[in-house]
Amino acid sequence: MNADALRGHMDALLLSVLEHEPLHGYAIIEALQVRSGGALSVPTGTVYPALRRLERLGYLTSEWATVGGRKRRTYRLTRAGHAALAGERSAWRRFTDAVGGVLAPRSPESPAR
Amino acid sequence: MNADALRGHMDALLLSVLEHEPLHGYAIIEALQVRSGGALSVPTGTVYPALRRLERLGYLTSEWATVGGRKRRTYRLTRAGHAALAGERSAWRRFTDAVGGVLAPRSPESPAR
DNA sequence: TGTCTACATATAGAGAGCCTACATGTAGAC
DNA sequence: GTCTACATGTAGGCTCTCTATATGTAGACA
Repeated sequence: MNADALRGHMDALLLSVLEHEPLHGYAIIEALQVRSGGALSVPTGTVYPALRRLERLGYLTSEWATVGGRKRRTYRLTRAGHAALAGERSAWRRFTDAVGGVLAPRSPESPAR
Repeated sequence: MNADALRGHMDALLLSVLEHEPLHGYAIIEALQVRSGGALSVPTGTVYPALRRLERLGYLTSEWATVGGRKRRTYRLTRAGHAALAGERSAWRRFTDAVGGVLAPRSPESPAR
């Protein structure tokens, strides 16, 4: 997966895995990998700053917990985060429709119609 | 359309509109707009440098023409450009599958399966 | 005891590409 | 004479993602 391709879609991805359950960063990375069928391996240097940005925007809240002697920062969607996710989903549809419409192969003799 | 979303997909877009016919920059911008159903308005400051980059990569060749007193630089796909387009198309499918798989809404009680 | 792997978070710095804004010029309509 | 459409191009900035690195705990294994 080309790194640049994810640009601008990371927010949607993060918001989406947090939709129904709060998770900490490390678990988010694993969830992303599982849900994408192994296609998405997002590095920690991408996820942690992105989560903080999303929190700064008011889409997430976080709190520390200690589990098995290890500290975790667990993130949870805010009401604004749920709204943002809905927006991201419809933006994703518009985006794929637009790009897909251009990329779709067409025969030379029947242009667009 | 959020600007960042296009990041990394511009090459595919440009290659695709040039697949069956050579076009000049201005016409490419119009074609992108038409084919995307009006969703894509790519500014000249994005397209012209991108076309040059693609030419530098060997995916396009260009030649100047004068039509109606106006100068145009017309771009055409090379053999390598056709191959690159095929690669971009399959990358696009993998990308949408991966992100789509994560974004797809799921009910809280039936996770992934 | 020491080492390795998995778990867990974080930051600095670099790189790339897309955008805004601006510059330049022709042709045709009004 | 002015305005819009046509047409190309560059400089500079911005933002996000990545690589690399740092730090530390827990548990397995030898």
